[in-house]
Amino acid sequence: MGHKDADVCEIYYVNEAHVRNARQALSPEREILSLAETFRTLGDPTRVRILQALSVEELCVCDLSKLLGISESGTSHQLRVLRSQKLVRYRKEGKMAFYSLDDAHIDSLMNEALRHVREGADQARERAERIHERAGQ
Amino acid sequence: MGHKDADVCEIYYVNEAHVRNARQALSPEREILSLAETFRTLGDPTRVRILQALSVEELCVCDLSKLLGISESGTSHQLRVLRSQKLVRYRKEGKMAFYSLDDAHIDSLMNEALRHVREGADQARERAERIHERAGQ
DNA sequence: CTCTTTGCTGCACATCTGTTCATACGTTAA
DNA sequence: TTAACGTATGAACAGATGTGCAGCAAAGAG
Repeated sequence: MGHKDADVCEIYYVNEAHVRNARQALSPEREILSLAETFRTLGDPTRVRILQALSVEELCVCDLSKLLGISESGTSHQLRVLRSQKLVRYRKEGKMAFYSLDDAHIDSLMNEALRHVREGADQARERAERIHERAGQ
Repeated sequence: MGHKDADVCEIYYVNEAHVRNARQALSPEREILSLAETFRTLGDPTRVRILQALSVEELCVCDLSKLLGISESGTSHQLRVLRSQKLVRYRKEGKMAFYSLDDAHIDSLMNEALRHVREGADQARERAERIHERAGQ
């Protein structure tokens, strides 16, 4: 079960130095929490769909609900979560509430993540192709 | 409770068009799911700390465990999650396993998100905490 | 060989999440 | 005023999530 206090890992000063270096690289606690909460908010397929949809044009709860295929209540709940992280903002016009992306970073974030995801998919496809080549011989 | 089939929202052709436009903007389903899963993986304070630490230099499970203040088992669990999303990779040297960031997008992703957070998500976090407090009671 | 060390994994459990249903709020029209 | 509509909120529940514990495998030390 790992190790106790006076241990090999702690004796080597280089590792201690590594830990200290890494610790200095960490953002302040509240930034870490904010970061994680922002990512967690993005970490839901429904909310990803909402943000991709809003990257084109503003939409009302009603339209989003149809697009997503979930209830308007559920849509409203998700929009509140996105609002709480300042990922979307809304504009009221009469009874309607039109939602849009809150700031420009969000689109770049999504695109950067999309690039990462696609890179993984590409690597997987290349691996699969190599396997098929070998299998074909 | 919203509205039924033949409804105002559907009668105005513009809204129908909006829904169609937005739907076309959506990534394929598998990409949406991959995106969400990647973000969800990033959406945990412990894993954010791991990635920030690894952005400086590679570290072993032992060092990370000390840095994070959690058990080595827990650290290993989290690293497995990060590996499954190709966010970190590892190199074995004897008994030790040295982990590092897997690709360059990850650092940009984190920095972009950090910029968003610093722009004023602190107030948002407080609001979210209030919501969670109320939800927890 | 046996013992230690380092990391990985299955299991369990408390907590959290996303959704729907029912209901309340604010706006517009009659 | 009353009624209808678009949206927001509260309650509740199935399902998922993060972490520690115990056990195991691999590699080196003795």
